[in-house]
Amino acid sequence: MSGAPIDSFKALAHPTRFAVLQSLIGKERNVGEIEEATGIAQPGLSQQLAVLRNSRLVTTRRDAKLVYYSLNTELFVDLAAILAQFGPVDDANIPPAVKRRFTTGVATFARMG
Amino acid sequence: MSGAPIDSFKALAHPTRFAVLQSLIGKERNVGEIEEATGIAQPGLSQQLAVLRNSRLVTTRRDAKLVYYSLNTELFVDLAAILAQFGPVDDANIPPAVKRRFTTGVATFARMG
DNA sequence: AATCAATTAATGAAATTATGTATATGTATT
DNA sequence: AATACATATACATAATTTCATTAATTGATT
Repeated sequence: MSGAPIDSFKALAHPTRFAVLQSLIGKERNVGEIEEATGIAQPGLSQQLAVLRNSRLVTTRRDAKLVYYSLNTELFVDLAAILAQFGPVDDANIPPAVKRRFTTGVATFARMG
Repeated sequence: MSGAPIDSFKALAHPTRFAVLQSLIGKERNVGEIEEATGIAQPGLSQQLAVLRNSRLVTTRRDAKLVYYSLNTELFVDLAAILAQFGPVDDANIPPAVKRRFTTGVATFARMG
């Protein structure tokens, strides 16, 4: 057993996958573009993309032959909310979107032992 | 090579280490207390604590025979700031403390390709 | 010196990851 | 329907990491 958010953290805590995610900030890219941006050979890249897909850090969209990847920005907000729980209690540090998540219960799991 | 924040993410993306971190939210604990809270045998726990120390997610303080662990809350703010970069561009999602980090440059590395 | 809390070292088994090659799938083109 | 292209999956194997134990070590206290 491992827990969904732990899997997400594990998925992003990886040099090449992190580089892939960085290449997707602000723009979607197809696999070929990611391959070019990161220099990882196709089958290996496809594996790493599968890890990112399974952890739901990215979403895909197909346009004809090409598959476009983009960040699941919602999930990143959730993950940031979880990490914020380990930060200072100082209310100024709790972001609006994160605060929303607290009351919505998304990050609640991390408060339970 | 791996990068400091990636190492931090990797360190926390681990079921027992994450449990240790959770047990430290809001209060410091000595090793014996953590051992009791998590049920991990002592030498193994000490190893996991070493990982957390090396990634600077926790700090320690010695009081006589006991070593007390607490969260490095500052670092968690930084990590949250890094993840926020992968979130929606919507300004409402960017927390004050995180915004401060942006202008301070702490999270800048993640913007570079 | 004896004891206690914690860390480090050392070991071997088990699991994960990386890499390369080959194959399969889905779509488009002819 | 055959071919080509982009991407995904399957496999095999080598390399690395992780895990759990046991043992030894350090630092502080009595």
